[in-house]
Amino acid sequence: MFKNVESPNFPKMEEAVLSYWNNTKAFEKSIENREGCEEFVFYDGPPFATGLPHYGHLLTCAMKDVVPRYQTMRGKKVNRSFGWDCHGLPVEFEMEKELNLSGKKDIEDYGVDKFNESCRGIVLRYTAEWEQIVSRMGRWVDFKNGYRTMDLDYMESIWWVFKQLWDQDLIYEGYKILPYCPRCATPLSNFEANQGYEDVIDPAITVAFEAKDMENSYFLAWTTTPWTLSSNMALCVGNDIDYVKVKDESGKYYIVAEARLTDYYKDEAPEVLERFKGKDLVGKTYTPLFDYFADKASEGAFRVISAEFVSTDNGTGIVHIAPGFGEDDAAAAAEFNIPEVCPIDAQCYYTDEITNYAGRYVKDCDKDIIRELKENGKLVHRGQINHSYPHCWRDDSPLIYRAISTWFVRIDKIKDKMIKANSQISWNPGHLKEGRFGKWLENARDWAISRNRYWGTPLPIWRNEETGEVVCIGSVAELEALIGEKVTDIHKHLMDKVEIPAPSGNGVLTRIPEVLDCWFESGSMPYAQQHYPFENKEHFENNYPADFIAEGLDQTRGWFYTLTVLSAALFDKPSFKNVVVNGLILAEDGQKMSKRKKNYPDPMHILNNYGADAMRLFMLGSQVVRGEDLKFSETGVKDILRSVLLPVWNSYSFFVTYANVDNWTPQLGDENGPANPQNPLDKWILSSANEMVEEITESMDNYNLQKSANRFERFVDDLTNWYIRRSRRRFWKSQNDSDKNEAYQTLYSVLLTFCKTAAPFIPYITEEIYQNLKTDTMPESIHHCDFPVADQSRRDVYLEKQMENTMTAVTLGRFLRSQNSLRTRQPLAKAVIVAADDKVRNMLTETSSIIAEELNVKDIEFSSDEAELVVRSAKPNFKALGPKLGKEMKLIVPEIAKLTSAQIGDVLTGESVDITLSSGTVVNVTEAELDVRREEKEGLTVATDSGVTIALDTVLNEDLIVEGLAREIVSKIQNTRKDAGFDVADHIKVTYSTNDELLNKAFVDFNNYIASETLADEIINSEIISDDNCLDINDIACKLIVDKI
RNA sequence: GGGCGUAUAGCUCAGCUGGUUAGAGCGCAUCCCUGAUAAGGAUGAGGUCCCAGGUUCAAGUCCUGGUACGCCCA
Repeated sequence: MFKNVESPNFPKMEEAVLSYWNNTKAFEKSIENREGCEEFVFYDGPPFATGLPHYGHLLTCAMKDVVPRYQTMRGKKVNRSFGWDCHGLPVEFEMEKELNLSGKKDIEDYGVDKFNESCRGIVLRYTAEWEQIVSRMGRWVDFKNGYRTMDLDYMESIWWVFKQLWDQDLIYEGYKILPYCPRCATPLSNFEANQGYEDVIDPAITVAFEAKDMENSYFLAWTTTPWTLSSNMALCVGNDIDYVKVKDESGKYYIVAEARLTDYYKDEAPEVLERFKGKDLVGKTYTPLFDYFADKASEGAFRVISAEFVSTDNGTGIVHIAPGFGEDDAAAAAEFNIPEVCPIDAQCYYTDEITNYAGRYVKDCDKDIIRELKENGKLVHRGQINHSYPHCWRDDSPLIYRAISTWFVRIDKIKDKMIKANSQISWNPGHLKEGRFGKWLENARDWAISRNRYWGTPLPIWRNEETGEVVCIGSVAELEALIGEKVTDIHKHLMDKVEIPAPSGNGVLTRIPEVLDCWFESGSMPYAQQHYPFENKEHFENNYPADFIAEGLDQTRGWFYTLTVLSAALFDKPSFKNVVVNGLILAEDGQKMSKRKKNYPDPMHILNNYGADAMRLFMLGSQVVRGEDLKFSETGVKDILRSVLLPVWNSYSFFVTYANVDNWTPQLGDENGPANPQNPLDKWILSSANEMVEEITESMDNYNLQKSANRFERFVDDLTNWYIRRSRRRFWKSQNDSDKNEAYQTLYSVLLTFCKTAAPFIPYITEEIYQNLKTDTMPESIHHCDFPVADQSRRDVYLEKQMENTMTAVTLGRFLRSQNSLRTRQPLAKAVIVAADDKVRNMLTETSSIIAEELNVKDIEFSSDEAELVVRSAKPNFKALGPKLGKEMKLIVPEIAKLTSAQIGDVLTGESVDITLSSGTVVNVTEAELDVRREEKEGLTVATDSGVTIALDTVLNEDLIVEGLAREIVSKIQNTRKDAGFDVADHIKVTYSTNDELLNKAFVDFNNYIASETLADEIINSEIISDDNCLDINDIACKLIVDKI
């Protein structure tokens, strides 16, 4: 006996399955069972746990789960541990908020050791919630042996990675213009800066620089950062831009790009006194605005230079160059040997060099500087600009571009290796390989890996500032050996206190202050999670790179990139072979999900109402797993429930209900279905199941998750709307014959096959069904089963085509019924099926009983002669004729259209026809080269489609009408039974009364039929029924009572 | 400004290597069915496959150039 199936409550069922897994250690066993098998290597990108998971995380849960589950069922051993990204600014920022600190100075006053220890304490704050939600999503992943980037082993491997790069001379210290957050007092990566673009209003001023060798002449330059004027070192023009000298009302001569003139002189254009090409201006000198760095003139400052980036889109066409504060500026200045100054401190306050603004935050000085310029007559125009400007994504401070001392990884030296590594990666979607990621690699610049912060892995560099002696430490043991002490933690606050005696014997080395960018840490994950090379050396080397990773599109410049850089540098290999990249999950309105706008449902609401299976299948079947955006909608999840999960559950429930009634239990081998099924339906659904397995295997092997996830619906449709509906009576009938047994075997088998195939996608419902259907000899969990192997011997292409034609015939017949308002319960005398093609006609002859029953007709006649019912016309089969005819293809179209219905009939019987084209060519055309269309002749009850034509005899006689009534009676009794809540097996007594002769005849003539259909032991005609029990049967009044016996 | 992607029914999306009636689900309308089914089914209406060129016998599909939107970079 199977456990009785109740009406489903998916979320509740899932919770139960989840605890079953926990109690039986199902996940652990799924790995242990594959001990010794080939490994399938998966790397999990670590999230920050500073907040709770959102839809994006749930999506990756599904993606990161479905592939390992599939591979496990395919016989691989798939270890997977969860990782936590513990270091970095996000954590520090949380801690600052919590400790009410603001900026580096506060942290240092508070104490870096205390601060770091506090960080250590909060990183794992939400891990319990994460674990709960990730598990609830059905993801199997090892949390216990997960890695944490702050663990000593992990950090030691990072040091090892760093040392490898160091030894290859890939690490250098340099100055770069970087976006810098004054509050965090740290440079940001460019992609961090890009997360915080906001529209802001800034001053936009035009300033006059007095030219030295031209009398009373001034270069006009425009800037939106007046505070950088103090550090102006040059002016920059475009070589090919036209500049003019004009006389201003003030009496001064201004030099400005001609194209910008109208912006400054809106009313009337001043007279042009002189013209220059930009290149003619290069080399001219000018007087600095301020005196702070006047001595730099001797080093080449205060000259006009030129650069490509100068445009005439805004400003004056002359760009103020402050090499310490702009990337373009620095590059142009370097080219012309212009010196660089950067007179601000860590908090972006002016240093003493800027005498009258020293100690003030630079941006706060804009107004005063503008006022000073105005007083000195150097301010030409003062305006404002509303533009997009980067802000710190953490604290919203406007970023300042400035020269920063930073440690870099030299990318140019390893770029070829990176590109080569990428060529070995299979991307999904494929365009990323040569597209976004490939382009990013080609244009990659040196990677800034240091942060002037606290909570991170310290750069393992010790140095003597005076002698310049440097050592790079690659392991804890190395450090211990040098200092002669045990080391148990290598975080910054401890390492900063460690002094290393100089190997040269000349003084001591102290650590440089920076910590590593957390992207360097996550990029080291393949090595560090296994504490390579200090442990697991052989295992790692035998199982590198990973077979599979899955993350979001944003990781193109994040994890995908850092993994590739380090792997290329260390091993000259990619670090993963296959990657599936997901897009963004948006709210239903197409906007970003926003807590404030509440434009999306709480993920827990979805899980608690529809369950994780529905959510998983919805997301996995969407384009989001192909790197495109998904508008998340609750309706979409509900649709999955309706189109896949409920029908599957109902099929399962149907099976169990009847199997229990018949005491049918599976025998060994029944999971494979009947060896030689007699009923074509059984053969057909087994064939269909194998087709599904074959297609899903192929698409999963190609990492096409979307196609795989969407394939189930078609099978479920075959199963429910054709197989089960058609087979219902086979299960229901009273005799236990071999047909019934084969039906049970078949349904049992396809349910199991479906569950195994779908288990990686919808792990809960498939487990629940499996647990009830499995025999004692089968594995404990469905996830310990082997993935079904498509069995070609079970495929029957003829049968698939036959069922398709049968369905077409049925559909056409139903269409005719509805056209003629003939309800299906009304039997008809006959249908005529016409198919010119012998093969099609024979197919349909074999399934005529199905068609007769579906259409409720007494008889089906077959004919090959379409001529009476349809008019045929033909078009060329372009695919067949195109290659043969080439350019003459066009000529045959009108000729084929001229073929008569009769001529086409001849071709269909196997003859060929010669067609003469207007060019004179004669073409011999066969059936395969024609595309025959059929249209019903006017006024007939006929429908046609794909070579099958059907006509219904719609004439009703009394016998047919009475039988129709009998069917109505059965239907009404069944409904009454159901409404009364009787069990399927309850026997009943029917009492009726009617004044209608035909209806009464139906009760009498079809007494046995009605009785057996409804399990009625008695059908009694009696007058004593109250009017409350009056029913309407085909517009005939009838009193009816149904009692349980 | 550059790169990448997307554009197909009212909405959400399929459409493999080019082949002539472009599909599905939802929604809408009409109807049917109901002892597996918080249902199910059928039929219908609804499309210049973003635009313009080109290649080809043949373009939703390939090429070029636009437009709109998204993401990334500057």
